[in-house]
Amino acid sequence: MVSIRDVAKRANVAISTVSKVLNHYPNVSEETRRKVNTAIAELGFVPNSIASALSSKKTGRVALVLDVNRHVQTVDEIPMQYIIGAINKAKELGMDIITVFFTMIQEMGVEEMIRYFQSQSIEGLIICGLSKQDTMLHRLVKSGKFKVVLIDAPGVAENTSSIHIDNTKAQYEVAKRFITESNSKSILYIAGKKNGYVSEERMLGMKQLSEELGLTIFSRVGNFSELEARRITMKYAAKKDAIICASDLMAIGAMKALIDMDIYRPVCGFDGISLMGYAGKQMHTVKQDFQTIAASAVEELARLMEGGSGQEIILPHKLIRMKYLDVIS
Amino acid sequence: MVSIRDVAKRANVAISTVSKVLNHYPNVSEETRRKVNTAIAELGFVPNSIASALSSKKTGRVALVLDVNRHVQTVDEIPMQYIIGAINKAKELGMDIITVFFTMIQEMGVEEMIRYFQSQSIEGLIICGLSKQDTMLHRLVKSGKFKVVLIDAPGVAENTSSIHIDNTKAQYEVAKRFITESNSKSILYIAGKKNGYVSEERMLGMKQLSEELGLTIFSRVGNFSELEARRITMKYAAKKDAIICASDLMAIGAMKALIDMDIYRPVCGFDGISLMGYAGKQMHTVKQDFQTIAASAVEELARLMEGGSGQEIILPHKLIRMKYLDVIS
DNA sequence: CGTTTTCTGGAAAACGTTTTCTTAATCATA
DNA sequence: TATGATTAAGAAAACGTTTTCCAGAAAACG
Repeated sequence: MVSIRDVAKRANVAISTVSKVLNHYPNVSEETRRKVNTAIAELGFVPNSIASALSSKKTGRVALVLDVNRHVQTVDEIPMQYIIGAINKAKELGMDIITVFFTMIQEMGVEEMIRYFQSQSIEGLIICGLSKQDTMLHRLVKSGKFKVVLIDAPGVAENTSSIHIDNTKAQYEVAKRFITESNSKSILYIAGKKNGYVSEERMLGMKQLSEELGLTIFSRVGNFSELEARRITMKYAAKKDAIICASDLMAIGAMKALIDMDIYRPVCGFDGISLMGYAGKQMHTVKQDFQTIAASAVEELARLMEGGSGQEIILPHKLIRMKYLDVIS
Repeated sequence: MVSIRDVAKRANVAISTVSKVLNHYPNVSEETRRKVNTAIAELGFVPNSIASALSSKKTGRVALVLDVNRHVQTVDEIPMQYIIGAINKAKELGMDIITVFFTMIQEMGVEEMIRYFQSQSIEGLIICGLSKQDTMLHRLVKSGKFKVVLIDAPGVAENTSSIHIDNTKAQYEVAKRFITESNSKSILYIAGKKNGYVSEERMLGMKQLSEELGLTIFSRVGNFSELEARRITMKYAAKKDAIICASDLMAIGAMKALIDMDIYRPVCGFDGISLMGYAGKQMHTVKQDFQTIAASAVEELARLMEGGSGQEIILPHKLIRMKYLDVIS
């Protein structure tokens, strides 16, 4: 393997000079810079990131922690969108993304988690969909051992930022538009998780709307489960005008149930996953750009790692109607 | 950061002794081992993988190269399944998976690719869905600079193994069962890519079956595109009894088209992705276990990296009928 | 009892960078 | 012209491991 040493020899300069050229230090003369660069080209030198990381104590390694259910709901495309967004941005910034699943760390105590990430030389974490019940992960974040960006969970500190859309507003807006257009009077709302951060925010949006419109909204917790949404729909939909769900996946479960029950009710979703295009002619939903969200998370983490301090970032959403043909073309 | 040095001091042994304990070397007495281990525990020492990698020249880093655009549609769950399978196995074996997308390297020449992977200190590659046209990647594999496992592409060499199911047999079997059950006489076969490895194998399965059954099979290339399958279906399905597709995604495109045309034809797919459960009451398809495939690829790569030589691995498939309720529960 | 073998554990040289000092040389200033 | 300021480049000490080689002690052997 050709090293910085060989380059130095060939260019007739010191090792440190080569390093300075490599890292774009200012005080290197144009001539030396040229000499070094031609030597690099001639030798086909590639800097060794491992050695660089050891010496500089900066690995640029970031863990993307995902809540992936290995067996249930494999059609959920959101994690993949996060991965794509994060990896592309990381490449741009010269960072490395190590993907980690909740299942891999859920049995660990805080100490073990810290050891795990430290042994991987990880400097920062992007945690997606942290819920209130994840005590250990919360403590890990609070430990201050890592810089953290939370997607879809609150929490701002010296070492922690938070990124999400305005869930309350989005739920309010999409529901308002949906109710107005479908002219519905009685609504079944299939909420997310009890005690879930985004679930509560979305629920709040529904509350605000119900007060504004003077509607009472009948709601049940669907736990973001397609199957549970199906059950709830089977049980309650007949007596309601329309169904609003806190996620597209639940909306699809509801839609499928309605088809099986052979009754029609308009359904409104949340997220804008492409599977929603398969559910009905055109489905009202909130479109979140998960790739952009993840990319912003990586950028924000880079900022934290350079000494910036935590902040809350609210990204925009869109109200859309999803159609099959739009999705596949 | 507490280092091996601190451990050595605390345990009153030499640095090298601690290292030997860490790496389970044989010639360390039970007593010293204990001393070192308690020191490690007391200090909360975590070995630094970067330093270890630099010194031992083994990084354990593997790139998982994915064609996320193989199917343009974002509902394609296959890459995610590969990621899950690979990462879980990698954790088990103490390796690191770096996910890389075709899009990130498709413009590069061979030299640049080599530099890219080398600069990331990557020792091995798992390439999914390499096609014949990917000249640069083929050359990269042939360069011998990395150990490689190819998923769904042939190629065995000193540094290369290949993993896939028996596509010919699988296509033959599922089509035979489907044709027999549906008692179809005239078949529309929507094939994969022209010159695609698995596409050709599956096509061969269809040829064998058509000879055996004395059926002529009308086939068109769908390029694994849902939209293209839709077009082909719209154009030809009316005159045929049944449709067989070289992928589930195309089967879904066909199914959707049939619904829009308001005619019924049985459809048969290939892959066993869960989206297939959404397409019809129960869909014939070949189930590939992508997680297991990826896990085997990681294992195989580990074997190659330890000096084993390349081989071809054929994994089993299953014939199934996919149902919505099975998928979501 | 002397000699050879086996077993433990330590010393020290890598591994390929970054970074902090120094030093020498050039430049501007009065 | 002497003085200080600025600039460019080199020397060398880290960073935290692994690994090779060596020494001493204990065990085995004749």
